[in-house]
Formats: sequence, structure tokens, C-alpha cells
Amino acid sequence: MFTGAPVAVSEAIGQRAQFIKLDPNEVLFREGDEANGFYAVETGGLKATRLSQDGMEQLIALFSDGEVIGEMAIFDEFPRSATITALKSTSMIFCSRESFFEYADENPVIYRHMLGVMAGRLRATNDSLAARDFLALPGQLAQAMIRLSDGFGREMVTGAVRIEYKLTQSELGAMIGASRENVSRVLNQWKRAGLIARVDGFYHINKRDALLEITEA
Amino acid sequence: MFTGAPVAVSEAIGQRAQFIKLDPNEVLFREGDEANGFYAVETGGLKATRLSQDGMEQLIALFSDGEVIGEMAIFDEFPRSATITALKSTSMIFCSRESFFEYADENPVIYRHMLGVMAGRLRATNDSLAARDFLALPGQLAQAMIRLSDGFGREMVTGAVRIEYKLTQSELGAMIGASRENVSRVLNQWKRAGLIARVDGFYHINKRDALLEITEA
DNA sequence: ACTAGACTGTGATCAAAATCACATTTTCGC
DNA sequence: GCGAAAATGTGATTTTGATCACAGTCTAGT
Repeated sequence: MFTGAPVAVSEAIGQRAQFIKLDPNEVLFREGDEANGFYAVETGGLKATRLSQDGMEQLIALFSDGEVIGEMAIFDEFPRSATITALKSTSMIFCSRESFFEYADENPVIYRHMLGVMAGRLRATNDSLAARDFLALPGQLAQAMIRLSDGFGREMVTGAVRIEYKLTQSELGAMIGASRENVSRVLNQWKRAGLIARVDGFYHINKRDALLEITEA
Repeated sequence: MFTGAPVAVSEAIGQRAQFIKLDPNEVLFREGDEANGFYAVETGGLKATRLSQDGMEQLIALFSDGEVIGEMAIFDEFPRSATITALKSTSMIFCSRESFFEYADENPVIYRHMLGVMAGRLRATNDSLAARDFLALPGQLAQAMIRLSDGFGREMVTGAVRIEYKLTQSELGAMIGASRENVSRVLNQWKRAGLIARVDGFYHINKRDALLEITEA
């Protein structure tokens, strides 16, 4: 959220905001809770999950430093649509609906920034909607892996990028709307071809380019 | 866009904006054009289309009174992602990026309103993304028909709601990412069951409830 | 009112991916 | 380190929906 906004601005909003610290596995809020503000991640990592109709916990997204969580709640009155859980020690800023409007009214650059954030989200969502029509399962999976490695990856000395979260195949499947079994099959093909690897529970991307190509098929 | 914003506000923005009139079939802008502002429909109707990779014109959305078109262009610099064509005589307001920011900085309620519009769009897009996972073809088609009748329907004396645009089955298929043939099959089943009808080229929704139910399967 | 071109209906076939079934491996809590 | 629970790998089967093929229908422009 505050990446890109002038320093003075983020300081000032910081004064009005509460600071929050979460331990690993601590829940920030739950699906269905009433919403009255948004959060910005300072440092740490979190996941958004939702219960699917068959009662399984489904991974929606991962968040890390600098990202905004729950900003929709400011502009309409719907309850939280997902549960947010910290994956590690995390520090965040909370900003209530009131504070946001109060402060943003004085500093319209905040509005501009938030509009930019939402435009980005909208574009991303539209893109994945389009992907569902154009791309078959492997393409979508490749896309998801790339997105995850961009947002949640760290480069290893080997040059590979490790996704800093232990993804299960079920989670990956849920993210792209595919079955666990087929995710397994595709992942193994890639593993055998050397595009990816799994090192003590973490997926590593060895050949980002090759994945990107699959995305464009 | 201006529905819901105070009258004084829409008048004032009107002073800064240009008024535009379109004849039926006139193109407002084309996919790929440079974008430097957004439009609000006063009265009339328009469609958004995009060329699919195989060169066919694909219907993306329909717009009517009070809706905002092309607002994403304000917040990022991407070119227009669709072509907008008037379906009938239409009058609109154009507001440039500059005017928007200039005016909204003075009247933050404008920002709030625009954020609300974008939040609504984001929620809608997220919902259709979810629908792709949960709903089979008939469910998605039912959802699309309901959405169309809500946004573009007019109630007949018979109680049925007519969708005021001559949809082809190919267009419907493209909207939900399904083949023309299967759209035909499902539509005919519904026609035979009396849920919908086709009256000189227009689809009529006779039993909205029944369609809604299909949506919840 | 005729006719070419667009749109629609429906069966047959095909392909992708879900689902089922189950063996194997990994992980985690004690 | 052990045992239970979770996660993974892989074949066989089934389902859904795409694609192909083609006949019938509608419609707009002359």
C-alpha cells in the first residue's frame, strides 16, 4: 500500500494507525467477520484461506511485505470474505475505515494510491479470468507457480527461486480450480524435465523461462 | 458513476466534462487505443467487445444508464482493453484523467464514489472467478442470463423480463467460456421447460427463480 | 419477396480433466 | 524414533464439454 506513496504520507498515516504483531499461525481475522478497516504488511507473511463448500480449507492468496489486505472492506459493507493467518512472525499496520477517510480527505494522494492498488487487483483478476478460457491446466499451473515465486520467492545461491511457503498439491489445485491428482501429474512431469524441484518441502523454480513458455501456449 | 453522488457534485463535474452523443453502431473507442479518461452513460446502451485470438468479435459486457466505462484507464497507463460500440442513440459524459484528479482532489467524495465503483467491479469479477470453479456450464449460463436481465432487462406486461439486446448464442458462449453448441442445448432445454422464451430475437426470462436455483446447484 | 450469409439445433466423436482406487512416502506430534 | 495422519504418485474409469458435421431457420439488403 505505502510503497510508492511519499514518505511523509506513510508516516502521517502511521500516526493514526495501530501497529499489530502476529505470531506464526495466529489468525488476523476470519471469513465472515465484520470488517471495519484494512491492514498493510510491514514485514512477515500471511495466507488468505476460505472454506470451500465441502468444508475444506482452500488457499486463496499469500501476502508478504508491503502488501495491503482487506482493503475492499473500506468501500463496501460486506463481511470478510477470507480468513487471514500469519505464516511467520508478522508486523502490520491497521487503519480503520474512519481514519482512512479522514486522512485521505486531507491527502488525496492516498486516494490516488488506493485507486491504483485496486486497479492493479482488478486487472490481475481479469487476467486470471481470461486465463481460465485460454489456458489448459498446465498453463494455469505454470502461471500460478510463477505468480507465487514472484510474490513469495527467494533466490537461492544455485540460481533457483524457492517459494517460501510449503505448498501442498491440494492447495495449488484449489488455487487454479484443478484436481489434486492432475496437479501431481503435471508437477512430476516438470520435475522430471528439470523445470522445478522440491527441496525439503519447498518448491524451487529452476527454469522460469520454460514455465513462462507453457503459459503462452 | 454519478448515481448516488450528490447532485451538486455531478453538476460540477459535468461542467468540467464533455458531453458526447453517439448514434447506433457508432464506436466510442477501440481496443488498443490510448486511454486518457473515462465515460459515464447518461442514457442509452453500449457493448464492450474484444477480438479473441481467432479473430472473432467476442462480447465482454453491456452497459446502460448510469454506468461507468473505462475507468481503469485513469489509474494505470494501459491502452483500452476492449472496443465500445453504441447499440442505440446514447448520450455520455467524458471526463479526462486530469479533470478527474483536479476535481476529485477538491471533492474527495468523488474519490470515495469511484472507489466504491471499483470495489463493486472487483467483487463481481471475483464472484465470476469463483463461479468457474463451482458451477458447471448450465449454472454459469443461468448466472449470465440473470446478470444480463438485471442490467439490461425490461419487464413485459406478461411479467417476463426481456433482455433488451439481441444476444446470439455465440456471444453467450464467449461470455461464459463455453461452446456455442452447448449453449444452444442448454437454452433449448430451458425453453422446453418454460424457463425462458425467445420472442422475435429477444430472450425473455419467464422463471427467474428457477434459473437462480440452477445457479445454486 | 428472394437469396446469401448468419444463426440455430442436434447427433456423433473426441479430449481434457475429474473421480475413484489404492500403494507409497513424508511429515509431525509425542 | 515411532506411529498415525497427511500428502503424494499413478493407473483405470467416467464425466463434461469441445469439436465436427451438417441440416434447418432466420434475417437483412437488394
